[in-house]
Order: sequence, then C-alpha cells, then structure tokens
Amino acid sequence: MQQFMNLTKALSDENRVRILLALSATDELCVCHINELLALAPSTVSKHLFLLKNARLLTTRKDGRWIYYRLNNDAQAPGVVTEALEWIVKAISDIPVIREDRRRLKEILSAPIQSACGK
Amino acid sequence: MQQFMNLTKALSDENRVRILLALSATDELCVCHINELLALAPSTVSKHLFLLKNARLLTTRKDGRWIYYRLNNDAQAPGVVTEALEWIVKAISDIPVIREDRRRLKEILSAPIQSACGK
DNA sequence: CCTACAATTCGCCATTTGGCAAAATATGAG
DNA sequence: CTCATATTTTGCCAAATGGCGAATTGTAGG
Repeated sequence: MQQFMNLTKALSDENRVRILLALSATDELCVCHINELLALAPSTVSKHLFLLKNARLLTTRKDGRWIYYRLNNDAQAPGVVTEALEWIVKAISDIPVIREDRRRLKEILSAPIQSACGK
Repeated sequence: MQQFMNLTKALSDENRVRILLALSATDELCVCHINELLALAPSTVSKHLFLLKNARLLTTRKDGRWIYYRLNNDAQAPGVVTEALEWIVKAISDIPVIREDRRRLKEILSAPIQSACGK
C-alpha cells in the first residue's frame, strides 16, 4: 500500500505532472532543462525528481556532471507504473498548459547557446 | 488541468483510496457504513466524499435520510475517470489492507442489528 | 410541533507539503 | 590542486491538508 500511495502522491502535484508530460515528449532531460521549463529553484526541482523516482515513475542515467531523467516505461517496469503513465499521458496531452510546455521545451533544447546549463 | 489535478489529488490519500476500493466491491454504500469501515469521524468522511465526488469519481443517490455513494464508472462517465478507477482497482485489489476492508465491510453490511446507522 | 438521526458545514489544531536560499557533494576543465 | 558548474541535501517558512468536535441542515416518525 505504501508503494502505491507513493505513486498517487507523486501524481498529485501539478509541477510533477508537467515533468512527466515533458518527458513523454522527449526521451530524456537533465535537471537544468526542467529548472528552466518550470521556472523553479534547482533544489525544488531536485525534490520533485526524488519523489517521482521514489514512486518508480522515473529512472536516471549519469553522464559526467549531468544526470538525465527518463520515464520508467520500459518492458521491465512495474505494470502499475506503466499504466499510470499511460493514463496520465492520454488524459492531458492535449490541454493548453502541456502544449505550451512542449513548445517551450523545444526552444530550450534547441537554443543555439544553452541558457539553462552548458551542455 | 484543474479538473485533472482534482482527480490525482483525490487519489493521493489512503483513506480515500480505501473508500474507492470498498465501493468497487459493493455497488453502493451510505456514509455511516464508511464511517464504521474507516473508523473516522463523520465530518472527516464527509470531507473525503466531497473531494471524491468533486473529482467525479463518485455519484450520489438520496434515499430519505441516507445518501448513497457509488463509483462513477457508468458508460456516460468521463473516460479519464473510468480509466483511473480501472487502474487503481487493478493495482491494489489484492493487497492486505484492501482484503481486510472487504472482509470487514461484509460484516458491517450483514450485521443483524446495523451498528453504524439504523438502516 | 418536537424529537431523533444522517449528513454536511464550520472552526480549530497538528502535520505535511512545496517553495527558496545556503551549504554540501561530485565531476570536468584548466 | 583549484575553480566552475550540475545536482543534492539541509534548514527554514508559508500554505495546504487531514483530523476532530460543535453547530447546522434535512428528513422521518411520534
């Protein structure tokens, strides 16, 4: 039960939901990109990412100074997690907030000089 | 977005999840039955039920002094709601807390003299 | 009309949560 | 080694949340 509640609590914050939807559009993101997308302090984003990872919704990959986060929707991910991600992505992919996030994310990722982090 | 967050926030409390699972096992319940199942004050249960109804997860039917709650999983319910209910029921129907709730609910409903309310 | 009872609303309190800044950690570059 | 940068951890504060009891509302029965 505890683990399931970690999942539902992770989904109960709008900024965390926006992180998940951003990741559903681009295979992976580093923390600084999410900072810029959400306009939150790095420490705040880090806390959100911890909760999402703790709920098993995200996995991480380390590359030098950067840590990349991606959705945990591989074949070996728990069914309850995969189904949660399918539910949420299907439910809100088309709403304005998320559309706008995707537009801005494209800008952030393709900026000639990366504004968020040096990568 | 607001409406979707109402949904995820409604699912983020363990007692509310237990209410949903109890209702998934018995077509409908009145407030006093849920009081007894969860061992919470009536005012607390009432607040939980308001949030679940506000999230469109429940519907109500009034019968005299009693108000019956049931899952909003009819054909005309929003898809996002139906899918949330399917997700959660599938995910935790088998865990101990829920099994025990179902056992106790059976007792509460079939007690010779209803302990919770006079119905 | 008056009482009894189911349910909700209101007012309050303790705990949790989400936010930031500052300090700590880790890693690549010079 | 030392500095700069990405990320996390820690400490703190304001706001939101879950809980209860008391008061309120609505309905059935005497």
